[in-house]
Amino acid sequence: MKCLPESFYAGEVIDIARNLLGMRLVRYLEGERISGIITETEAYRGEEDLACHARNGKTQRNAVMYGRPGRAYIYFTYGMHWCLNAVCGPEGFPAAVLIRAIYPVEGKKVIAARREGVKPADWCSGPARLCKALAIDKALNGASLCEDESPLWIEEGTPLVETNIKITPRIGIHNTPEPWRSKPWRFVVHSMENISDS
DNA sequence: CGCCCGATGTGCT
DNA sequence: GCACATCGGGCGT
Repeated sequence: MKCLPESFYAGEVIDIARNLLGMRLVRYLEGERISGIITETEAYRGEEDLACHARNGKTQRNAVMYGRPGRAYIYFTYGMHWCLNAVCGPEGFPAAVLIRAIYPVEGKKVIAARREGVKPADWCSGPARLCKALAIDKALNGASLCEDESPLWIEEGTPLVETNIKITPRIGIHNTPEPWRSKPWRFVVHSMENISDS
C-alpha cells in the first residue's frame, strides 16, 4: 500500500482539492480493492467560509474537521445520503475536501451489484452515489486515510494536464451568501478519454 | 434534456 | 421548526 501521507493533507485545502484530481480513491472491502480515479472535488475552508459545515463552530457532527489532516469526515444529509470528505490543513483549523465523483477502475462487479439498476456512468458521479458504490458510511467517519490496514485510503493515480481541469463555484449552496457562494473552489476533470485506467 | 418534488435523519435556530 | 455540501423518479418540452 502506498497511500498518500498525512503531510499531503496538511497544506492549503484549496490546493489539495485541485491536487486530489487524478488520484485514486481505494476502498478495501472483504479482501477486495474497489477503486476509482477522483474526477470532482470541492474545498471547504474554515469557520468564516459560510458554506462550510464548521461555519457555526465546532459541534459533535463536524468535530472530525477540527482534527488531524488525512482523516475521513463523513456526514449524513437529506435523510438518506452519506458524503465523504478528506480533512485538510493544520490540526485545529476546520477544512476538508468533498469528494464529489470518481471514475470506477477496480471492483466494478461489486460496484455494479451495489448500484443495481443504475447506468455505469451514474455509478459514482455524485458524492452520495460514490459512497453507496464503495460502502462508505458513518462507520468510517474519523478513520485515517494514511495508515496501513486502513479500509479506505487515497493513492497516486494518473497524471492530468491542466487543460483537462475545469474550475467553477461550488454547487448545492444556493443560499450561501457572497463571497462564499462564488468562490472558485470546485475542481472537475473535464474528460476521462485517453486516461489510462490500469 | 430540464424542472419539480418526495424521501427522510440530524443538527442548529 | 426548518434547512440541508442529495438523489432518483416523473412528467413536460
